[in-house]
Amino acid sequence: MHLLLIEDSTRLQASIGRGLRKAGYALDITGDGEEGLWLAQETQYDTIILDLMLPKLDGLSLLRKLRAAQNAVHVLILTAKDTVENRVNGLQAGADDYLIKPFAFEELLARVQALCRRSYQRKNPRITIDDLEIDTAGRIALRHGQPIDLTPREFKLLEYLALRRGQVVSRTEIETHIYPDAADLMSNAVDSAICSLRKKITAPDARSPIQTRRGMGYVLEA
Amino acid sequence: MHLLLIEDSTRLQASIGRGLRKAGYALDITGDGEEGLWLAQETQYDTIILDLMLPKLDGLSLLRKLRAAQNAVHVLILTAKDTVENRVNGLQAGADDYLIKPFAFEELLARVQALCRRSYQRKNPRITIDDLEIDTAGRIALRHGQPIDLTPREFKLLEYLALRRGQVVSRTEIETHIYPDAADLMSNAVDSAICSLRKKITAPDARSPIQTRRGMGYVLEA
DNA sequence: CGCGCCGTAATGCTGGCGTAATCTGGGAGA
DNA sequence: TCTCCCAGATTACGCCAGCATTACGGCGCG
Repeated sequence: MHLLLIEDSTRLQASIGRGLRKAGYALDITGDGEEGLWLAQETQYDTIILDLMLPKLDGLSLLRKLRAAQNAVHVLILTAKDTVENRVNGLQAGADDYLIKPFAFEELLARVQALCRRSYQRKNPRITIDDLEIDTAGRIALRHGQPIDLTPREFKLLEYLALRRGQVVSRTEIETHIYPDAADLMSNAVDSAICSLRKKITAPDARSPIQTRRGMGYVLEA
Repeated sequence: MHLLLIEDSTRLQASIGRGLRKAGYALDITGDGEEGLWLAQETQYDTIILDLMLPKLDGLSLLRKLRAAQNAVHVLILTAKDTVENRVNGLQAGADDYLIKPFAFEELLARVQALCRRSYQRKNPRITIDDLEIDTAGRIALRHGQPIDLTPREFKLLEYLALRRGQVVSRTEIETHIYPDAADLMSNAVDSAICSLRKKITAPDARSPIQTRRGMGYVLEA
């Protein structure tokens, strides 16, 4: 866990710094808003602890610049000015949390821990196979980052094959997973779907990533 | 945005409820911890506002059960007990934010907004897409800096699509996030809303930034 | 009381998809 | 090695679900 503390009071720098390092965090410290912004943009921190009263560049402006640059790092604001407007401003500028001076170090620690935990919570359910990406949440497939226009059924089929990539998937399995009603299909709907899917996901002059296992089913290459 | 308020004081229920609904949130309310837990597990809320003092099941236990069940919904705790231990306990039980009674409604609103943005990993309250700007804090949309006259529902819809831009959003998801009562809509209200929103945000002779994914839902271009 | 937001209904159209018919190729047996 | 046969590939087609759009009416708010 890599933290950045932007705080101009040397006393707070010392006490917070000691506590956080003792708690096992890697910590960078600066007392200067401009340097803080620069560090924040250069390094991928897990959480930034930001005092609002700073020389050169104040905390709120720093935060706004950071957010304007699409930086989504977690920011915990420290401030002595405990007014509603200030808190509302801070949160609307894109802060994740807010702590009012004076505070107990334990509370700072608890909040920092909560923010850091959050960093690693969300992972995107994305499957990559060669030049093919499948975003199961966004329900979209990409080749070389370019979206492929798949119909709902084609996407469902691709998703299912991708989830079982490297395994042979039988027609029956595909049927039951892709077609809601258990009624058997009277035709080669699966073949047909495979065919159209192949055409869409196969690069020109390339072997299709969907291979046929005669008499068994299909495999999506791992 | 779909919120849940778990609060036993009917006065607070009324005032918070009115404010949040006015701010454009779809809101469910319960005064009972057990029912709250049930609702929280049944529905996918964006944020839950949780009072700690509750009949049947207290807030901290509710929160712990929720987290034990791997539910990562954002939770904002309300409490009258302002001690460091309490705050630390709340955060360690898995709360995302903390508000001490009495509080100004604006502050609650700002925190709820921040948490909802966070649900979609957007720290910046302003979202820009081509010539379109969406100010989620100011609840206004602009094209080329010119304000677009959107009705509350249209804005809610646009905001939700913008928070999930690049992803396919299904009708059902839109329904539950935009329409307060979980009752299914008997008609094409969503289509209708999309249609009117499209007309307003699409520049003349331009392709609409809201694309249809037949059988899946809608996407706002990234 | 009037205005405007919004849910509902009706209608026409488009594109997805299942079906069927036809083509292709590979494997096994002689 | 040749040939037959069948599994799978591909193409064509028609039906209808799902969507866009417009119009209307109810209801809430000022």
